[in-house]
Amino acid sequence: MEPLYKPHGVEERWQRTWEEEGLYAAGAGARHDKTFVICVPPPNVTGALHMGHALNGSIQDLLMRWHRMRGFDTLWQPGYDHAGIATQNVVEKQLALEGTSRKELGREAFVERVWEHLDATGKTIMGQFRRLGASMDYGRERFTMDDAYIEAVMRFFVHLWERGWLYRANRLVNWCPFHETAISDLEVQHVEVDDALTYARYPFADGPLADGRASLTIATVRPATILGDVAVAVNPDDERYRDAIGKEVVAPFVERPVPVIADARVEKEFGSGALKVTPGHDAVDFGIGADHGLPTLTVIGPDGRMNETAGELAGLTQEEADERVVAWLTEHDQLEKRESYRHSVGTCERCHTRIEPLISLQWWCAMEEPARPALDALRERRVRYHPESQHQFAIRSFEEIPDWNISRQLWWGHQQPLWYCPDGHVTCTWPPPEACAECGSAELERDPDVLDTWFSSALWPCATLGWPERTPELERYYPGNVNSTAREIIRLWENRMIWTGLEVMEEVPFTDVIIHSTILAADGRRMSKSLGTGLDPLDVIAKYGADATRYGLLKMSSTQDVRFAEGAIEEGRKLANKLWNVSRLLLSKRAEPVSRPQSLEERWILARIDAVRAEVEEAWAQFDFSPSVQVLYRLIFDDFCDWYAEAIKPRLGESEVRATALAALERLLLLLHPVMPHVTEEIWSQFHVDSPLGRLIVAEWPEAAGTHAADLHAFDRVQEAAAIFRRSGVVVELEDDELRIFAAVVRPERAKTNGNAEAELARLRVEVERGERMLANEKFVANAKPDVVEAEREKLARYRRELDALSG
RNA sequence: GGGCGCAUAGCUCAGCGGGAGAGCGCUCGCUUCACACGCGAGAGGUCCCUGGUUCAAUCCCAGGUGCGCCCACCA
Repeated sequence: MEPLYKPHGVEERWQRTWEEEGLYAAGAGARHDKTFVICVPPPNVTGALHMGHALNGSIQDLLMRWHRMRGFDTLWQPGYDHAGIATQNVVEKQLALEGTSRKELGREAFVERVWEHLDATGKTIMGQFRRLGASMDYGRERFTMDDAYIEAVMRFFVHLWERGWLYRANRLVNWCPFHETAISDLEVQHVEVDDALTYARYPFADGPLADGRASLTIATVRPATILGDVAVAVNPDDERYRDAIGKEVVAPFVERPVPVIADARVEKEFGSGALKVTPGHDAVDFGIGADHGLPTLTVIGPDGRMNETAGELAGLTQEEADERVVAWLTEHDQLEKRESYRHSVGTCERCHTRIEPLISLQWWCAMEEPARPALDALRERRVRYHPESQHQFAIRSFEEIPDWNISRQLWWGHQQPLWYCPDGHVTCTWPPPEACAECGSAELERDPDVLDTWFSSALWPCATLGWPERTPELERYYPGNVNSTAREIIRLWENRMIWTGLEVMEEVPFTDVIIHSTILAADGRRMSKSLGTGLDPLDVIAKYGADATRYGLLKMSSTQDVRFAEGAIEEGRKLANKLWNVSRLLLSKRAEPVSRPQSLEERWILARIDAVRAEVEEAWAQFDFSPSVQVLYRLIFDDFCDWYAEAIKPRLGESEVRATALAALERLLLLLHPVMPHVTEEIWSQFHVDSPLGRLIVAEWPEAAGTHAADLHAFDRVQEAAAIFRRSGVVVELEDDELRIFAAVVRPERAKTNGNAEAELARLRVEVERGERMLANEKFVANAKPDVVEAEREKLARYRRELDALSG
């Protein structure tokens, strides 16, 4: 047989088998009544697997398999998010390529078109999760646009209405001119851009000031918005402009006189220290305008172009309008200067169009009251974020929570259950009303807006289990246990699930939230398709196998941000190959029966595996994965293969030796299975061939083998002796059993015997000296932990023994 | 501007009060019959800087410096 483990074919075969045998299904192999539920972050319905999904899938699958093997009734339910703006964006781009647009199609045809698109190309990511080996219950797939799910969204909206938390208000919102919708602050992406900062002179309306100054200079990056100016503001403490406050200046181009006002929000140091106030198109200015009772002029329309208020500039793009205004300034000698200026501007995270702050009528959900029970839950740690720093962040996010703009002027999504009668009364009921709740008018028109995508996502843990119906699934699997996700959606999703869960179920949806690391590209930049820094996990799986990919990703899961290291994946591939090869060794020999008690190396490896199992399970219980996979690597490579397997190799023909070796291997496979399910199952199946119950995925973890710590110490001594021998050619005193292992592994006939005994002597002398110095230190003996002191004594004694043996 | 985090071997990262570690890369020696995608031996580190706490600091504290990410209304 080829001495190289090839994951391809093997992995796909097991993935099919597990699923066909029903082993991914909820409750498969459950041996007791406790449940373990992971609430999956539903990927976008149009999405493809990226590195974050692969890492998160590896983490969740490790937890699922671990609990399933421990007899829990597990549920890991997959599904998709309709991803309102993202999906609409994809389809609109496609329409643009075809030379048409959603407006030409009309709403109904457009939504139909979205469904067609999803039927053709959507919902592909679950196939990719399968390839990773993720043991989700694929038969229970849910979608936020399923009829039952829509029902849940509508009922929840009405619930919020009845609670009195929903209201409509005209506010400045982030407007995406491409999608022509409001988006939330959280959907705005700030990017650095190079712009020009234009310094324009605004002449005083009543002639020069007493000191002779005829104008006041402002700085702006958007000259076109001068058309919407209603004032010029200066800082009240700014000496330069004290005399100007209360006077009027004339806004250029429109030649409109506007007052000079004082406001502390103006930065003295920026630009000229004077700010043109344009409440219709800037959030700061909106605040200033409101506080000073100024009017609001809107000169830019929902499409991002200048509107009719802009007079002769109406219909122009902002860039064109900027040019016209700058030309006017030049012509009238009111352009002081233009300088290059780098700053950050908001863009739509989906289409990267520059965000336009616009006044707009939107629906909002008041957040202070709904957030309160969730805040308590976090403070009382009924939900815990891991790591702790993210828990603190989640708490702060609830403490200062702005109201939530829930309406979107999109077509793809959940249309709000709001109806207006001709008299302007609002009716909010579900199922849809027959007549206006206030005046009884039957002439009702439904609000055209849809809900923010995250509105439906917030209901994911209970809606996927059937809420608002009290289904058996909801009774059994709510509340769940774990949710795992990326840092950036703590506010968008995690926190919202917590308050909605408390609101409709009166219980938190899960107890632990894992915030996993962000995997950066190898050069430290963010992984992103548009930057060309993305790396497709499916390519990695194709090259190294799913097991190796999972291993590598788990190894990279420790810090907040980690650069992708192919070496970690390679390490996983090596581990799979090593395990596969050592199993070939153990399974290849024919055994003759020889009855005898367990030898030292046998007791040692069983004790080692038990010790590592305790360590690894402890780490997993705390959602700490990276160190555990390295511990497993060391156990398999160093302990099992390099020491144990080498030590027993000469006696593998004895059936007792082989039986113990297979028992030890079996324990290794169990322990490694949650990390590398395929290769472990492949090996396992070679000696558990029968029923589905023989499958490792649902196998039972055995009790500890019950060997002693003394065996660990005895073996340590063999390893140290071997190290000394390899350096110096000298064997220090060993018992019979120990000497046999030493001979089997080190094979003196082949080892170098011209080593450097002098160097070894020198090293030991330094160690002995150090130990003597520490133990002579009274403060150390008095203050250090007793076991630390004891360990020092033991080390000193051992070094003295070795020194004697070598020099004697 | 605010928050979080990082700085340890050439690279990617563990360790986090008492002897500096792993993988990859590098050097040397090994066809040893599970694995040469292997085995063994080795080279390579003021554990970012400066102070402080301590009998003892890579580890704890303070302040620098340099990075990364998230959040935020300097036009």
